[in-house]
Amino acid sequence: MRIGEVADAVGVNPKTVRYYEEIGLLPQPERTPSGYRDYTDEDQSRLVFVKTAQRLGLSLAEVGEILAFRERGERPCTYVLGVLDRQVADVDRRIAELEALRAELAALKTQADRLPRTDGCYCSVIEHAAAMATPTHEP
Amino acid sequence: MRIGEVADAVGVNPKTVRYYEEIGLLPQPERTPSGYRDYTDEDQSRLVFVKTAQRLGLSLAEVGEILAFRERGERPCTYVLGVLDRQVADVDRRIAELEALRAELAALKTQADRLPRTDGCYCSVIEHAAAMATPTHEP
DNA sequence: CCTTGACCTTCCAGTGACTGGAAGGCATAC
DNA sequence: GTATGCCTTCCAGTCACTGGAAGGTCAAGG
Repeated sequence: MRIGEVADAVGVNPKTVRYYEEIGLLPQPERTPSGYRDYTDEDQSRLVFVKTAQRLGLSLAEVGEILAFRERGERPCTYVLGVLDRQVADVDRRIAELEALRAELAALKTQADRLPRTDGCYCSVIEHAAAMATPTHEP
Repeated sequence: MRIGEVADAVGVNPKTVRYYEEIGLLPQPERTPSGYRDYTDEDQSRLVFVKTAQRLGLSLAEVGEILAFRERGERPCTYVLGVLDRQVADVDRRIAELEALRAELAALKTQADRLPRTDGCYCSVIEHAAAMATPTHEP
């Protein structure tokens, strides 16, 4: 299997596959006589594994640690569950942030018409948002 | 006002302030005789503006475009409202993605105990997630 | 046999938004 | 005088790729 095939099968750019090899997430594959990378089904599984873990929010460094467990013959699941716990908390935090941001954007849009057409400011829409976020009575 | 003061006041790293100057988002400030950057209140307002716009989801490039409107003496608000429209749509999309991810993470966690302790795989938790995402009957 | 086009190779460099560190200058307190 | 905590510049690194250049390989078509 050449690099384009395995990349297409998994839905990534061939450059990404080479990059994963470079940083050690994928092993160096066999080469054809002409120097083309030749991937096995196992390589493809490993690539799917990396992309799945990444989709779950793990960094490539974390994926690398999981693969290292495997290389040491250890079971990574406890580690993975710990990472996933942190991921859930993190995702919750990011959802809350985005929802606050969404409310703010929506409020800005509805208020934009009513804002005075002030001169001498960069953009009244954004400066209105800054004023909302910075209470007038600071310590 | 020295760089540390303005950075503290706005809640950013002094390095960030220098970086904004480098990429042209902040003007080059006056210098004290000893070479220290000396910021005005207007510089601080501009920094707050940048951070506010960024918090609303604009890239620094977009912030730069808004500031360029100002420099050309034009009103950026129509542009900004267009950007904010895209932002709302984008935030909605990201919230939906994160919620799907959160559901997946939660499902994985509750199912983790029930997963068989399979040998020969990198991590059954993640491979279970991959199996969920890849339907068994592909075209 | 030659060409075309799609693939592959390596290497270098850039993205965005910073952040860290080194090496040195300045200002104030003790 | 010296200790500290700022400040300066410059270089390099982060993360996860992605783009491009310059060249090699392979199968199909004329």
